[in-house]
This record gives sequence, structure tokens and C-alpha cells, in this order.
Amino acid sequence: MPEATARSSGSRQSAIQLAPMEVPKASDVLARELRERILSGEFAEGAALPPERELVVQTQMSRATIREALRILEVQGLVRIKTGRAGGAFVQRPNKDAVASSVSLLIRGRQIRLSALLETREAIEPYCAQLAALHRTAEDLDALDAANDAIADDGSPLAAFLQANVDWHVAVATASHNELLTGFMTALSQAIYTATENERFVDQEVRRLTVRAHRSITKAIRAQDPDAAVRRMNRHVHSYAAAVLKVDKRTEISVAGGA
Amino acid sequence: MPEATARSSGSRQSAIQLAPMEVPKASDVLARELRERILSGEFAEGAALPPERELVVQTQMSRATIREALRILEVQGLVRIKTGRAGGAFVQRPNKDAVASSVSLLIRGRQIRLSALLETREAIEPYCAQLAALHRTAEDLDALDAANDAIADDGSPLAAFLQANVDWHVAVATASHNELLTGFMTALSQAIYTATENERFVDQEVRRLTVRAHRSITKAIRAQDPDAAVRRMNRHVHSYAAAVLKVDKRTEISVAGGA
DNA sequence: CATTTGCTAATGGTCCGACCTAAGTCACCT
DNA sequence: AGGTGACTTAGGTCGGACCATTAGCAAATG
Repeated sequence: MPEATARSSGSRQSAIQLAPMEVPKASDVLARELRERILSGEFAEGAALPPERELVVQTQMSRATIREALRILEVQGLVRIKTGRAGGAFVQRPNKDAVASSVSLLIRGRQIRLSALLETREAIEPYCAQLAALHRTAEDLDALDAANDAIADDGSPLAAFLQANVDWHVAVATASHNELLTGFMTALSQAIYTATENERFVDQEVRRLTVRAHRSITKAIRAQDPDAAVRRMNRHVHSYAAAVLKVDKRTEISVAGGA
Repeated sequence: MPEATARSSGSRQSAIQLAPMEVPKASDVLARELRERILSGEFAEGAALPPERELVVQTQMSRATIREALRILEVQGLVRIKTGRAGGAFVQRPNKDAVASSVSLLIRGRQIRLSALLETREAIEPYCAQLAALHRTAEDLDALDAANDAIADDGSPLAAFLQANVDWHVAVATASHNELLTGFMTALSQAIYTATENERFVDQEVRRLTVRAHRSITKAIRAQDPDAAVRRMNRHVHSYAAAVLKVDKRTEISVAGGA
């Protein structure tokens, strides 16, 4: 790759020199302005932004430009747009779903392997369990029990098991009362869910072991025993990862062998 | 909040029942379609999507609709749009910047406290160091050394120190060769940077200690000693967090006292 | 009176067509 | 040869029109 080293493109040099200038797009300018006002708290959550046509007269921009700006904010999770009378753009604080979706795109786009997802979970979740043991409330414990009861339901289909499994893990993260950690774990759990959906290794035995491990971890969290919580969670996610990867590898081999 | 419990709004019940139907927006449909094709690999990275006017004739949608769809993909980091002749929408795989920006919005929007950020780093980074010790390459070591040398430069301003600090931590994550973990750490480091920018506790002593800790951790990573890496990193981020929070708390008190 | 139905207004969604701006290409002129 | 400017192709912006959805109110209806 030959890098251009010249300071000008080879023509005569005038005495006057100007730096390259940035010309931002109008919709970006408006989006940035609105975003700053939202994040600064100037617009309260749930407040309605002016209607598009009103923004047109206020900003002197065209409606297309304004709509693009609103679309940007919508994708970023900063506003929610409702149609119809009394509709409009309503201010929203970004939530973990926005993070989850962008993480999901990263995973799909860069084809991050299941092993990397499980590895990441092994990094994060034991610490979540530790914090959960320290900060859990009664409601957190209820959520944990509810999710685990749903997992214990033998008759439920695979999808229900996996969803309940996700719910339990997210409940652990929620009990940590660290919103950022919760956001990461939500995104991660969802991704592991979809990646595991086609795995065939989830049988009654796996379910039984899962429920037992969850119960044990929940017990430590209830007892506010951070050491036990981190230790048991570590063991749980590690053994789960090992089990998944064993099946995963076997599948790869059988696929490769069958071709 | 009185929740509506009725299944219909109180009128006569016809025998025929219909579920609420979703009517997606045209731009969302197009965005979804293009997104799937990009993620499935049908469009290679760097490939140019058809020009807007060409998409108009292909999809029978208006240009405004198509532009909104492209704007969605742009915000999600799936395409990059260039103006001028030979411009257009070029396919891009989402990178960690997209995750970092959405995490940044989450942090600002939900006013996540610095203590939570540091807590999250304590969860993630020791594991990163462990993986780095296992998987680091020679290039990774070079990056670590370069970043730490930049930190050691006593004469540099605060911003340079903080940036070099971020670079080093990101380099550790990169050395783990887990793209998801790297994405998380990039987002997190950037956020901690901005949150720490105004802290006044970074003096020469802090710099000296930081450099020393980094050197020690780098040494463990170089020696491929995961246990030492995780232990030292744990200690480093923990003591850094304690130091920051001490100043943070003092600042809060002095502000409260002065008011 | 209660319910249903229909009308009206407000607001986002879509479309069309025009023009502006940015940036390669290339022929022409010096 | 080298610069200059017209041409061309792309996105960016604009204005206006009309459609679709929904809330609220009014009229019809039993």
C-alpha cells in the first residue's frame, strides 16, 4: 500500500493554506443536538419531542432531514416513535436491549465462535454471582426461584428450557445491581441462547444437573455468601461450557466426516 | 397504575377473534433484508450496495424510504456511506466501536456510576489477562510495551497518560484473542477514561505505580504464566479502583460541604 | 341511556420530483 | 506534460403532496 506522503497533490503552492474541513450532514447535526439534550436530562424521560412539522419550522431543515435524525436516535434507543394522533417521538433512556442488539450484530458479523461466548461468560458471571450475594434483595431471590422453577418443568420444550435458563442467568446479573454488568450479561445470554438452540445435548440429565447447580448457587446468594457463590458459579459455567463444546466438537467432526 | 384486565374493551364479543397484527415500516423491512444479506455473507465486506436510485427501481420504494433504511444500517455499523462519484453504501462488518458507542449511551443515559464501571472492569479484566497469558503473540507483546512506554513518559499531559493507559488495557484485551471480550473492554476503558478525565488524583506517584504494575503484568503475560497474570491484574485494577473511589468520595463530600 | 358507528384532526409514513454538493474522469488547452 | 474545467455519477437536501394510523368527539342507533 503506497501511502501518499505529499502535503499537496502536486500543484503550485499558494501562500494561503487551509486545513481540511469537515462538513457534517445536517441530519447528524440535528441528531447530535437532540442526543445531547436528551442525555443531559433537559428532556425528561417520556417527554414528547415536537412534531416533525414543528421541528421543520424551528430548525429550518426539511422534513426528510428531520426524519433521518429521528431515525438515528430511534436506532440508538434514545427515542421511541409512535404513529397516529398524540404520537410522535418520545424520549427514552437507552436500555440494555440496545447494547444487546449491537453485541448481537458484533457476534454475527464477526462470526464469533461459541467457545468465545462461553469464555466471556466464564469471565463475567462468577463476579456477577459474587455481587449478587452481596447486594441481592428479596425480589431478586423471588426472580431467581421463579426462573429455576420454570427450568425444572420436565415437560417443557427445549425453547422453554433455554429461555428459562437465560432468565435465571439474567436474574443473577440483575441481583448484582450493576446495570452495566447486567447489560453485558443480557446480551451475552441471549447470544448463547441462539447459538445453543440447535445443540442436541440438552437432555433430561442436563436439565437435572442445571437445576441442581442453580439451586446451589441461589442458596449461596440467599445466604449472602459471596465466596461460595463465585465458586459454585465458576464451576457451573465451566462445566456447562465443557459439555457444550464437547458436543460442538463432535458435531463438527461428524459433519466433516459425513461430507 | 390501573392495568386493563379486560380482554376486549367491553363490547359484544364476536365469534371471530384476531390477534393484534404488526405492520412493519417499509424502511425497516428493507433494512432487515439488507442486514440479513450482509450478515449471511452474501455481500462481501467492502462491496458496494447498489446506488440509491438503483435500489428505487429494484425495490419499488421511494428514495426517502431507501435512505432511511441505509441510515439504520449505517448507525448499526453495517455499512459506511461515501459521497461523490464512486461513492455509495459499502458493506462493513460491525466492529467494537459500534458496541462501544452503544455502551457509552447506556452509561450516560442511565447515569451509571464510576464505581459500577470500575466494578465491571474488576470482573472482566483479570480474565482477559489470563487469556492473554495463554494466547499472546509477539505482536501483542510489542503493543503492550509500546503503550506502557507511552505511559512512562513523565512530561506528557494528563490526556496523553489516560489515552496511553486505555491503549495498554485494550492491548491486554486484544492479546486475549477473544473479540467479544475485547469489545467489552474497549467500550469499558473508553468510558472509564471519560469518567476519570476530571479526577485530580493522577499525579507522578500514580503514574509510577501504574507503570510498575503494568510492567509486572506484562511480564507474566510474556512468560505465559496465567496465574500470575490474573493475580497481578486483579490487584492492579482493584487498587486503582480503590484509589479513584477514595478521591471520588472526597470530592463528593467537599462539594456537598461547600454548598 | 348505552353502544356503536362515523367524522375530524393530528401525526408519522411514503412518495415524487427537483436541485445542490462531492468527487472521479477525461478531454482540452497552454 | 501538466493543469484546468466540463461532464458524469453518486449522495444530500428540499418542498410539497398524499396515505395510514390513532385519539377524541359527534352523531346515529337500538
